Parts: sequence; C-alpha cells; structure tokens
Amino acid sequence: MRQIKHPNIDQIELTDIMYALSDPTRLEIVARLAHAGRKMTCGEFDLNRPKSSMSHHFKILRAAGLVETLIEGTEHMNALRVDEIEQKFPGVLASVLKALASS
Amino acid sequence: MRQIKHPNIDQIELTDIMYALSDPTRLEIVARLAHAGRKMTCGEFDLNRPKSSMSHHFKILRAAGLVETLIEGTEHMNALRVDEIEQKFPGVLASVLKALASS
DNA sequence: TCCATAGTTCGAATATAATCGAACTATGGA
DNA sequence: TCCATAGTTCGATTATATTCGAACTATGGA
Repeated sequence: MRQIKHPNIDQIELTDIMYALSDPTRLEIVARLAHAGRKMTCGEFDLNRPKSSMSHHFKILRAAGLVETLIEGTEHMNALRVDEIEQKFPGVLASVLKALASS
Repeated sequence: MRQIKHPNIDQIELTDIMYALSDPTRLEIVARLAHAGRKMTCGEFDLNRPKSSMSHHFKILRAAGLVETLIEGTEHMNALRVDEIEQKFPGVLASVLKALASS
C-alpha cells in the first residue's frame, strides 16, 4: 500500500506554516480537522470546491507539515500533525486553533 | 503632523496576520522589532533591499495590523502592536516570536 | 474483468504578489 | 529658499498562486 511522503519535523519551516495558514480555505480545513479531533477524508470537507482545488490545498498543507495523509483503501485519511508542530514551534498551532475556535 | 492610518483591533483578520508573516523579509523585520523592543525607522533594517521594496513590506505589515508607524519629523518610527495582537489572538504573535528567537 | 469511488496530476487561464527604478511628498536644517 | 533625508507611490516586469475541467491512478467490490 503506497503512502504519501511528508516532510520530517526538522524540515518544517515557519514561513511555510504561515503561508499555508494564510488561505481561508486551508484555515477552514485545519479548523475542521482540529474540531473533529479525528482523521477525515478529503471528501468530508464540504467546501463547495472541485476535487482538484481541494487536492491542491491539501498538498500545500502537507508540504507545510501541517497535515498528514494516510491512504486507507480508496480513501485518504487526513490528520493534523499537532504534536509534532507543537514540538517544533510551541504554541503556534495551538494559539491559531484557539483563535479559529473563538471566531 | 500627518499620521498613517492603521486598522482597528477588531478589523484585524487572522489570515492577514498569517499572510504577512509568511514572507521571510517581513518575518525578519518582525523579529528585529521584537528583539529591539523599541521603535525603529525603516532605514534601520539593513536588509539590502531598495527603499520601495521595504516600503512595500511595511505597508503589508501595517495593513495586517502587526506594525504601527508613527511619523516623527522625517522619520517613520515602527513598532510591533504586540499588546493589541495578543489581546485579539492570544499567543499567536508571542509563539511566533519565540520560534523566531530560537532559530 | 468491469465499474464506481477517492483523490491526484496536468494544463491553461486568471489573479495576486514581489521587485525595483524613478518620480513624488513631507519635514527639518542651513 | 534651497537642499538633503526618509519614506511613499507609481508603473512595469516578473514570479508565484489560485482555480477548475479533464485525464489519470489506485483500490475495492460486484
């Protein structure tokens, strides 16, 4: 079963995290993943955008190191890499998630 | 004495903050302002870029609500709006600054 | 083997951003 | 009044992102 490559923690750049989080669609994806607290398929995010657009945003979230995608059958299960990001940039993702939750 | 307009706290958007912080040059400006802990003129940042480029980045930092610019004589004194950002998005700027300091 | 489902990749159009020189504005000092 | 300094604005160029349809890949089930 093939899996998608993800950046290692030490390869994650703060600018990439910031960039990934500067787009409303991606911020929404991150907020929903955090709120759900579980792995979600790409299709579950009903953001009214074509598959190719969603795929593009997930690609950027993965490249930034924010999201981890595991292939299970025909589905791609996405999860936030909260613990790893927290370890590398303490407080950053947590405070952003908190800001998202209260808005 | 004319002054530059800045967004009010309640007008500040998280996406704008993230976007402003996704550029290495602007992140460097923010890091230096934080490290200095005082108001700095645009010219003090010796980032090897023409004035117009620096002005562009300051404009974005101001629009995002991150930087406040006060005109004093012929100089523009820039300061981070740490307290206001902290109030609106607790922990966000603080954790980013911490990440910048330790890198 | 055939088909449906889930998601990616490709390619092209459009939009947005970065860069920088040149011209401009505002202030203060000689 | 003239000039230097600090920074902004303008305009053009180039680079990068977003968007989305269409074609593609991989898996699992009938």
